[in-house]
Amino acid sequence: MKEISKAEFEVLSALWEKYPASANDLISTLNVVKPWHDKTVKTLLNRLVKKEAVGFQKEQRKYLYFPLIEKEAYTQYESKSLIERLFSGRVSPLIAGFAKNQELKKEDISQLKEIISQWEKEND
Amino acid sequence: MKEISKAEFEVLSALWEKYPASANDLISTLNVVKPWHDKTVKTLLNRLVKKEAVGFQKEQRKYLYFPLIEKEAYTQYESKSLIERLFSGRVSPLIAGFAKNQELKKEDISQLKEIISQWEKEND
DNA sequence: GTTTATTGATTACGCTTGTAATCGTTTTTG
DNA sequence: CAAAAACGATTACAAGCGTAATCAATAAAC
Repeated sequence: MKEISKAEFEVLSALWEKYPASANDLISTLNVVKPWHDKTVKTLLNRLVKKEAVGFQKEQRKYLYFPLIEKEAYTQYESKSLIERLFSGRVSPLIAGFAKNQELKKEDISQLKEIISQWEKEND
Repeated sequence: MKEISKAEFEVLSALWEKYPASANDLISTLNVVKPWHDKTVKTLLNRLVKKEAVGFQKEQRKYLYFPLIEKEAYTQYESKSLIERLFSGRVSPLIAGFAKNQELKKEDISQLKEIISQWEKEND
């Protein structure tokens, strides 16, 4: 999987939210959060296509774009590589850092508990 | 905090491991894992200095380098921004992804439990 | 039907990054 | 001391990135 840049990632994210989508759909969607010129969005789309992260289908003269890589696969890949680089592959130091900075909400805690008990159910 | 590139990060990591360190110290240390030319390492050091991520002290003609940003601050910053981008700021989806891919070892689980019980001690 | 607007493709351009080579100076070595 | 080696500083250079503008072809509007 080729590297996706940050700007490209924004476009890809918008696509994950709703696809297929025309360039204009994406431009409007993104415009809510990103003050990007439409030409910019199109450039990013092209780059994503070149990287085979996004595909399209000709609909007359317009294109309808859709993601070629799944959100889950990508986020998993990215988070794994960050945890590899920063924490030698272990997740707990990351969580510990969040805890230390009071970034854990009780909702996070209950979800973590859920994940743990699920894990224990499967791995005993 | 200015952006640190991946290659720069390697150098900074080596510095965190042991500082102060001369350019040559770093070159040897890094050489174990990275097949970098010594000129490359020096360039990276210069860039880190320019970004104010690394400082140095003249020791006669040689420089002794030391980190100006702390490992913990940096890793915290990086992981927070990744979790912001990928998971809207919540940590549990990340952990859930790891769980799903069988990337959680029992050691991770016990450490997570520890973090949780610590959190609960402090936040009730 | 000719002008105008739209749309994707191509080109642009300054900045960063990876990966060094060269320059100028000082220290070492023979 | 003269030549070579070692340092940091400066320069290099192609690829990637952010951010568009221009081009060419087609569709819409008058």
